[in-house]
Amino acid sequence: MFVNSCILNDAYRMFFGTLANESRLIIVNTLRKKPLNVSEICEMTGFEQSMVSHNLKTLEYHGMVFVEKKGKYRYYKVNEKTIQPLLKLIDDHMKEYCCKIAKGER
Amino acid sequence: MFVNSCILNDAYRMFFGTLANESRLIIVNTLRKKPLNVSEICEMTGFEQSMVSHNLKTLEYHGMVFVEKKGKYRYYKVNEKTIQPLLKLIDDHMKEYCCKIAKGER
DNA sequence: TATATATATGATGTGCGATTCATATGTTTG
DNA sequence: CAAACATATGAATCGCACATCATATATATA
Repeated sequence: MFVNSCILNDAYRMFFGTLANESRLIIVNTLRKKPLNVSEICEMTGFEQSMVSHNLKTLEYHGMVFVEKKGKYRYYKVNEKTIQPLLKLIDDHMKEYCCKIAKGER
Repeated sequence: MFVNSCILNDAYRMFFGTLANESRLIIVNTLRKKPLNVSEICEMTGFEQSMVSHNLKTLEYHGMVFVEKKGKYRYYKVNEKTIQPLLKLIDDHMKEYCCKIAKGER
């Protein structure tokens, strides 16, 4: 029981940790609009290719994005079922409790 | 516009970063049951007092917990409005996409 | 099959956040 | 007002996650 809750906490920690990164947040937000392959993500974000691949791997491992092979391209899309509504919820939280942060104040 | 989205991404990063920590997750989960003062949190978690205070400060800054002074005690409670349903959403995500992580597999 | 293109993977140095220790501040009670 | 209790804060060390660079793998096309 205690062991299980530790493992569970760790899963949560990793889940949040996955989104606690500016690059990955930008990538996810880019993918929210439509599925893109790696090169397209690089173009749109200005990020380097290997960095994007590393981060996509993390996102995929945590079920936040899915990948689909098309020829030599790999198209990534965001998990519509859970991540999209989750981000929506956090939008609301932000507006109400983190406005000073969202505005860049400290 | 681009500046704003950067700041917004940063707010999101900090939000997730706040929960991407085992100690804080344990503290939040402890508080989900009922409001507690710092000493009580220390007792229940086995954590050191200063560590708990540091982490509570972070949690409070991000609107995840609220504090109420009662004499020499400070009672902390979790944000029922946003954090509670958010954790519920993530429960669902975990069950479906992170079962291997939740089970401790790699 | 050789070359180009697309993507993934491995190794490494580094900055940042977390814990810990020490101490300060605030509050109550004798 | 002094002593005890409750909590906050500052400083410092340390581990880990991230970006980067170099390279490997996979696929397409000439």
